[in-house]
Amino acid sequence: MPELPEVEVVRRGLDKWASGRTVSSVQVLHPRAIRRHQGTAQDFAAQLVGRTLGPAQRRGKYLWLPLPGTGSSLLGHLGMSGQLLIQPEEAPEETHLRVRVRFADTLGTELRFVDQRTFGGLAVEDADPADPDAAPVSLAHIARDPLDPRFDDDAFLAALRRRSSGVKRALLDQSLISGVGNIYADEALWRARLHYDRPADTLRRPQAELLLASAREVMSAALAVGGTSFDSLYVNVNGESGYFSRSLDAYGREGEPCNRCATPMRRAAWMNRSSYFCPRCQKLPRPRTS
DNA sequence: AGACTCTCCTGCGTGC
DNA sequence: TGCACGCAGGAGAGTC
Repeated sequence: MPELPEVEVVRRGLDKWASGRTVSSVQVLHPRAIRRHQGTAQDFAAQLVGRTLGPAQRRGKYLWLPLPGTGSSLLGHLGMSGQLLIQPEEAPEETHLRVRVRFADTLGTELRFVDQRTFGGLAVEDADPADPDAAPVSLAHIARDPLDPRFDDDAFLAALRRRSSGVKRALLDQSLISGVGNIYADEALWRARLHYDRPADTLRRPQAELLLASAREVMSAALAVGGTSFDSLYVNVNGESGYFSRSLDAYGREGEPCNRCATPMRRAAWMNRSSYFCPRCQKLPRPRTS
């Protein structure tokens, strides 16, 4: 389940192994892999062939590579199970290989988009002409992520504290803050000792600050660990066996002792998924009755 | 606008 | 052993 740290590792891999190379051919093996693209698979391929990939960019969980001279960018999202791999051209096809991109050079490697559950996808999109990084237009509503130097702490904290919904729902709202998914949301909430369903507009400013700092810490720590393993030819993205999984304090720890107070952790059904929390450290304050 | 739900998808683990 | 089902969950679409 790639979230911001995993996607950043992929971005670095793409920047190292794909940027600067010129596309020679594109093969779309599954139409759903390009469903965001406004056009056919043939059109997707035609917009890439002959183009040179620019430096890899990221916002939240989205990745893109500008296509210099075209006003457009190659956009990617890994969804739940997507991988972007650099593989030798002769390597056997992965079971869920969806898109193959070959290059007009002699490196002998190609870019592959592999995605079991097809929640992810690629597209060529117009870039925002005002954005120096050529961000695709459809990312206009995606907020900056907390590791972005241009993330506005004050604006985020104020917006968060205006939301009436639960604080976890707000954390997962990519228009408020991007890059946070179910795993790191639970981790940040555990660190900040906040219940996932705590109405965001009941947070005091220091609590909101602690939550943001916690999200930054946990994602930075995960990135630091994940960043060590992409030295190979592979653009590493294996969300399932994430390198950080041994360090999780909340996610997936139902029944195990809280790493702070030893109370058994709980799992609650929440929004068609799960929330893991410590029932002692992360209490829901009694709602005020009016 | 904000809050909220539904839907997309496949493989794996579980229970009968 | 086989089959049905729950679960994993990002995010766009749609409703109110």
